[in-house]
Amino acid sequence: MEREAGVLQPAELKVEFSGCPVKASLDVLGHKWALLVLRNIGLYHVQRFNDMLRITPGLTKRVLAMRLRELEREGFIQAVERGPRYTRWGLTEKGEDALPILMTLVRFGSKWYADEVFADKRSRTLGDVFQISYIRQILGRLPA
Amino acid sequence: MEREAGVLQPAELKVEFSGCPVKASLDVLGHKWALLVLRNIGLYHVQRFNDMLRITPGLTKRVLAMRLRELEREGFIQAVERGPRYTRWGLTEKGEDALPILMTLVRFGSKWYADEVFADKRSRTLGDVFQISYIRQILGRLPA
DNA sequence: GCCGAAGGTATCCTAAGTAAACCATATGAG
DNA sequence: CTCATATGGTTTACTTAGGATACCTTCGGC
Repeated sequence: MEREAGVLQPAELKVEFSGCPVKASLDVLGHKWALLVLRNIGLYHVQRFNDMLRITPGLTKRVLAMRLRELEREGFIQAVERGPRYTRWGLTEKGEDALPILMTLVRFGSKWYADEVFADKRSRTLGDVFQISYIRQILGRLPA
Repeated sequence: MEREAGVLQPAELKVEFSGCPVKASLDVLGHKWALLVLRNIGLYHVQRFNDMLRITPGLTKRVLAMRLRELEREGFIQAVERGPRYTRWGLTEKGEDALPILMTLVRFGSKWYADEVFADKRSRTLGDVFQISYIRQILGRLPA
């Protein structure tokens, strides 16, 4: 009989979980469009409401407004500039720490969904996609 | 004015996207419970239907059945053993390639949601959580 | 003053996910 | 052999998250 998730302890695990860090992370980032909004800000440097709408096919104003408020409330993003004309969003430290998740998603998608990602439909490695210095900057020196 | 997502090209990007690899990856993995089912199989080595239900609070039979079929159809998992009593699920090569995503989620959750992940509520690094050899085995030598 | 763009809300509708009951097959205990 | 229990589901009904669309206010340019 299996044990509870919080008490699971495969051989590779050095600690005992009382909850699951994957589940915890997904409580916020698992909502639809959340990771793509983070991608817009952190990876594409698109900081404004209507610009995000424009570059994110399928995303609606209503949901974007919800995700921005949620990500702000949960400490992933903050207003870099809040004017009457527009607000520019940037990542907090917590948001920056979520970039490695996006990196692994880029890596996965570039390998397995090359047909919809690249015009020539050829798989690519992370090193093919980003400058090495940038990859190091984001992924840092794992496992830290 | 911003360009389309597929034509975006920040300084760090070496290639031009025609679609977004993050978006593509999330088409399957973005569905609720999908990453947690993958976690059950790939990280926790829990391979059977009712075992997954037991260790995954909130997940229902109906959704689990849907996610298993979807993950199988999309090539993330396969039946390791399909008997009359039960089926044991394992990762395909594609599923294994998704483990780095789970790793970064573990890393993120262990740092930012330590209060719900660890009994002592103290943040931990990936190196605190997994054996180094295991981290290397999964994350490999990035950026490849 | 008029127009368009930015950044939203309000209203309604659909699809995804949740809850709970039901069910067939297969042991396992007696 | 028979009964109880577990496994791995499906069915039906319900709730909620998200999609579509219309509307609205503020600002700046002309």
